[in-house]
Amino acid sequence: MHALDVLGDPVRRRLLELFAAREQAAGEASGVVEREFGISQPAVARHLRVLRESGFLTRRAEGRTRIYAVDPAALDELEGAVARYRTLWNQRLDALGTEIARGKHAASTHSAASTRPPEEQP
Amino acid sequence: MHALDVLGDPVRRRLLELFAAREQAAGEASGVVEREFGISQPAVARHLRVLRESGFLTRRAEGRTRIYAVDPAALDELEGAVARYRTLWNQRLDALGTEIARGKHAASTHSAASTRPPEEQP
DNA sequence: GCAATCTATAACTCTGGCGTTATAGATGCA
DNA sequence: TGCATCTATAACGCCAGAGTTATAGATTGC
Repeated sequence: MHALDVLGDPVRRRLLELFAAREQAAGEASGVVEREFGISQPAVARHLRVLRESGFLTRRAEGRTRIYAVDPAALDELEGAVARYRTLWNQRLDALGTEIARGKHAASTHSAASTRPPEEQP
Repeated sequence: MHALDVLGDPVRRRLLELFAAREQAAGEASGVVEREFGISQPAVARHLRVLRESGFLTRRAEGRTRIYAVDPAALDELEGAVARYRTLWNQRLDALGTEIARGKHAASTHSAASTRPPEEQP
């Protein structure tokens, strides 16, 4: 699942914020989200699963609770995904200011989009 | 619509890439996406509308075509949205290395999540 | 052992979003 | 004027995914 697909849900975004603040038991963050969004525990549990399977969270057992924490590795992927857009954007913005710095010639940055989107090749 | 909701769709991500490379007529990028994803022109038109209404793209008329281009303003919002996570993440990562720099005391960074998520307050 | 707690899963429903076809509006051109 | 082109909208169908209730599995404490 693409990192940006995962973040395309307010409940998951909120969960990430909570666990980024500090690692904690599932039920703790879950309680907050259940109240804030008015949804049930199983609903939150499934979001936790998605976040875990997509690499955003790690989980470890501790007694009968499960401690979740953000996974630094996910930061890389998210940043990477966004960096692509930022790079493209900046190229575009640079082009607008080309009158000043004309030393560059963009060259073969884009050779037409053939048949499949680049999407999954970081 | 939240910037990250907008990006939670591969067709829209692809469109952004195409327009970031260079501004162009709707039909031009649309043709590419129609072929790559096997969807119709009206389907792409709706994605373009979403991207425009959420501030990612601007549009101007030129003859009977519509020229779309990425809007620099959207970059700010997207970066802002991601920066929140990066900040929180980094705090977390810093905390892991606290043994070295212990001068800081996190203090009132998080005073429990009362009733509503911060989500929309950049 | 038994009850309580914590989390996850199963089975199911329902809705929002994405798709489609048909068509309207606007512009260009013979 | 009449027809082709370009883009957007209308009206509708379908399905992935997010929600629900019920319940299982694991651990703790009495």
